[in-house]
Amino acid sequence: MKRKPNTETAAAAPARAVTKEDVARAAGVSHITVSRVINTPEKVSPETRARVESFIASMGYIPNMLAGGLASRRTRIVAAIVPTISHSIFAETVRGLSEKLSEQGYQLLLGQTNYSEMEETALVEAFIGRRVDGLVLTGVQHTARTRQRLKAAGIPVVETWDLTDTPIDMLVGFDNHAAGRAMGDYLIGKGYRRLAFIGGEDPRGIARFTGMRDAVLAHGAREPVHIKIPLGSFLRSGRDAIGSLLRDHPEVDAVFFSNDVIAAGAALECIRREIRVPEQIALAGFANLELAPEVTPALTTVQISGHQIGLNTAEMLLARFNGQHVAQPVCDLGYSIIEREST
Amino acid sequence: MKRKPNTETAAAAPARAVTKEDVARAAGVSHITVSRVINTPEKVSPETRARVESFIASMGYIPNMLAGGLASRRTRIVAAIVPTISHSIFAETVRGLSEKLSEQGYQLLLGQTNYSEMEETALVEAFIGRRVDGLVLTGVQHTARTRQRLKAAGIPVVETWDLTDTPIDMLVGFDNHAAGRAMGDYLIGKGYRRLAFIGGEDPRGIARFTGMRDAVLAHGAREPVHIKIPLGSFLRSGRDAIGSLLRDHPEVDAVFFSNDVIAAGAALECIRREIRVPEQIALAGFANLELAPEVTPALTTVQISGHQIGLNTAEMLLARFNGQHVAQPVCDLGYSIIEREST
DNA sequence: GTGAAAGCGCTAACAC
DNA sequence: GTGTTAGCGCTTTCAC
Repeated sequence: MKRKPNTETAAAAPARAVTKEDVARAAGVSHITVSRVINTPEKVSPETRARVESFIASMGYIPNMLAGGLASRRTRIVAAIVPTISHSIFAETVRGLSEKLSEQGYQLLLGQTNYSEMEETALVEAFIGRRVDGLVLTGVQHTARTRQRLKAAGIPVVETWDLTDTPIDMLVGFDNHAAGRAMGDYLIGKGYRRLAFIGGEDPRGIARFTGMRDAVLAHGAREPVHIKIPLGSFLRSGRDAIGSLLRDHPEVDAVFFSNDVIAAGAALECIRREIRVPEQIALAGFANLELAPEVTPALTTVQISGHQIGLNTAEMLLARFNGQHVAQPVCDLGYSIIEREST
Repeated sequence: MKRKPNTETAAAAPARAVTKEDVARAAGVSHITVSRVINTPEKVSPETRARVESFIASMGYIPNMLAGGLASRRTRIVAAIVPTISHSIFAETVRGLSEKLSEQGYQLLLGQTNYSEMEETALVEAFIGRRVDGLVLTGVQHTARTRQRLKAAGIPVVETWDLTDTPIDMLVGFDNHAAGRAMGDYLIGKGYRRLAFIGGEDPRGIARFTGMRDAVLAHGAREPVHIKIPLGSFLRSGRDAIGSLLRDHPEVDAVFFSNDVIAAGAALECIRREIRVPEQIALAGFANLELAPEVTPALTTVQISGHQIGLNTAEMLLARFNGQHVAQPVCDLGYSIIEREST
């Protein structure tokens, strides 16, 4: 076999990475042929392809996608921005996204806002700077600057976890207000009249509350008690909140929580205090997390799927990337009440 | 018609993004000056800087970090590979990583292996192809190919969640075997003699089990029962597993779980069956997750911090990026037994 | 089927 | 302080 002057030496040198040029030289072809072997192997003769492939393997060549992205204007990177990855609902969405995207060689860049719109804007700018092929946002409420940057960048965007009449581009979610209303209707239907809502004040939590309140008021029941807890709350907040509620509003007969984790915290507190659920007080959660059916009593909740949101989002993005027209840019995944023992 | 420069300001043109050149032309300077305004503003005269900055803002210029990364060989991207983002322990690590890294303008690329070493290898190659500045791995067990690729790439690597004498590069974790041993010692010390372990068969779960077994055998107690459950298990698996254990091994007086989630599942099952914990059977978890102190009875567990692992990992990486020498490439975060009601 | 030329948008030297 | 000259490693277009 003949090779041009010492081109090998690629062994374990952190000095310079192996390039297409190196492989091309070793294989005695031009670098464009190496490129074809990797991207469009069917356009290369079998013999050439085999030889090039063997050199790629032996030299440990890994294409520089940075250079590729710069030249092709496609990075094959999608960015996802969530309030926090610690909350299992968002973690599930991210899991679904990452799973689906990686099937097609796309990678996921992750950003956390801590529920701050400013942080979101900063992340959007950073991700646009990295020329991501698509961007996934949580919620539908964003700063004017975010919208403007996204518009200017002209990349596919998917908003998630909510619904709106004015999406930036695409949307995968469900109607939080309607879901809250459905829960309100359900609780009223079960005979509860003195309701309360415990949740954080993010836009979706607020929508769930107002939906529930609208339903309750429509039925002529009294205005629900609204207990606000910090954003990104967990079990502990649920325990504490139900504690204050029981103390300050002993007449309340049913509580709707903005998610299952805080509802579960409340359920655990009720067990500890030997308060009978739902006889003394009914509890209802949101999201149907893994925890919901497992606590005692099992939680009535609103079924939605964070994982499905991730999968659908990925599919819509991939369709766009593949040049397909997305006929339905808004995907309403809906919700349903799951009745269990806690109500 | 010839290709025309396109100097106009970016109103909402998806055609071509604003470049340094565009800004430079508008401001009447060379593009390198724009570059300086962004990267080393102190090297530009205040007047020039102000003028350039105003054009950057008005034109909505966002630097192309792809091009910058190609030229500078620094992408300011770190990749993290975890078994699954759905498990809160890993989510916490990722949260810590992302928080700390973003403070310095670094972004996080996320990959999930589903506990497969092959997937890990594929991800490592993909991330190296994207020329990430650093790579974070979960665990210390990797394919030969992973190690070799990482060696050749010569980038900073941090292995996490475990300890080893032969790290690839840096390490932030704790000794799973010793932690398991400590729990074994503790349970023996409390008078339990017929122990069991319930957990998944990932390397760290296995280490926790063998550690616990070693301790138990050293004390002359009998070989612990070992119940294996699927990787990535949640509450449900804990319930099911404790069910089979109670049926098949009614003599067992204490169970050590490979994490708090499955332990909590078991605790919930015990509540439901009205089995008294710890009188009839003692339960101990691992990781001191948020759930551990909240279930009834509160879980004895091994305290470690996934979030801290993320923070320390990010700090070591950043130190390396900033050219500092990391004196302690191995960071043992330790562990401690937290005694609660369940034992 | 294969190759040459021309960038992609930026930073790293080195000049002025 | 500011500009000039070279690339970074790849894909694209068009030629053969």
